[in-house]
Amino acid sequence: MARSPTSLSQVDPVRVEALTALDPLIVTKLWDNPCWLSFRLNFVAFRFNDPVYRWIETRYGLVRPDFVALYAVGLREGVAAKNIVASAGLPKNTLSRAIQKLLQRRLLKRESDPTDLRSYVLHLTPAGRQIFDETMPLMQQQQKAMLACLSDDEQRQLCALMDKMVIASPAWPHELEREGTTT
Amino acid sequence: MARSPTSLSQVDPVRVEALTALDPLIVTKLWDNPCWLSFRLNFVAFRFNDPVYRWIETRYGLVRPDFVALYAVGLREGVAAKNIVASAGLPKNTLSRAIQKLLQRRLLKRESDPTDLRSYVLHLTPAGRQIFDETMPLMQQQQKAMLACLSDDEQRQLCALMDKMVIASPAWPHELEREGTTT
DNA sequence: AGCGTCAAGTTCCATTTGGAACCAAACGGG
DNA sequence: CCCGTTTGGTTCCAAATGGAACTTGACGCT
Repeated sequence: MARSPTSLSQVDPVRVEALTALDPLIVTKLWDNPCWLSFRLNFVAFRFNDPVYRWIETRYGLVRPDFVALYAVGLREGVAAKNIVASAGLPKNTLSRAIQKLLQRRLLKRESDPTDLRSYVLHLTPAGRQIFDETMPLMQQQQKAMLACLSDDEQRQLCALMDKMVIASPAWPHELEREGTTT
Repeated sequence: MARSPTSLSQVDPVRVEALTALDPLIVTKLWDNPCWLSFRLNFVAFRFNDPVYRWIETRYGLVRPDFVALYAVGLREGVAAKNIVASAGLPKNTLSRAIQKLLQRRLLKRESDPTDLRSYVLHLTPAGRQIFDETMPLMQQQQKAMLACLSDDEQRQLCALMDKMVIASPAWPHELEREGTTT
């Protein structure tokens, strides 16, 4: 994995067109950057997240943490706030507020978990389910648009590679440079 | 691209171990989710960003937008704020503040662009360059750790697939559902 | 049972964020 | 060459954010 992992020497016309459509700094970040992985990940993720969350916000008045919570419950009824926190990378007070808001707006209901009285079991109300159901196809549509540049086979490859990474993820360092006070 | 694109039927021991190491909701989000792409992207990206930005903040007192700006200039001397905005997905006032802070801390210097008097050309000072040089290997180390689960060949594949997507990205919709008021 | 530690969720409050208004310079016609 | 529009960057301020403290319940241990 040297500097520019994907050779720039290919003079693919599609390529040069894209390179002029993008800000020169984006081009640098994505192709002339030893850390290609994170920037490509962030870039592609952003191009998904940004339109999706903007749409949800203008459409339902739900801001990102709100929707994260709603979506999580939609995907898996009966989760608790702690699960959403663990899965979302958001601080727990932010999620707490998001859940309050969803409760107030009757998109979510909750009852205390009999096995742990500190905790609550969350469910979507019909109204919440409706938002979930309306949003899902749009997200899928965006995903499809983004994957359209790949063949079915390539899509499967990408899926499998990401899969491998996620599986390996528990072993990745959570802290940098805990390696003692080496020189 | 049906529901669970990667079959769960594989009873790979590494797999089940990972599945128990991760919160059940994470497992759902990543494998039992029609929108696998965005969640895997966000997940993997987060596992890179989070330790890196935490380390930078505690080490240098630079918060994410600050470092985004510094890194951008380090990668490409002479950029302007507008380029960083275009490349970062952060609002321009946030970047403006970040740049102010870096100027104050003498990590960045700038001079007005003779070709456009509203704009400034940014450069790293030696102190700024030093931070950049110190951080880069750490980021690369993290990237390497994350890619370690893939063979060299798979790494190249991943790189190539992401490359294709980025190239195609200018064609992706920036807005959802601009498709008229169709039923 | 009684006590120290931990974990789920909430609350507090200082800080950060980001939309919108703003200023000044560029661009684009007529 | 002047005026309406756009663009790079900054400022304002209301709102969101997130660390830390807090409350209440769980879990060990003795």
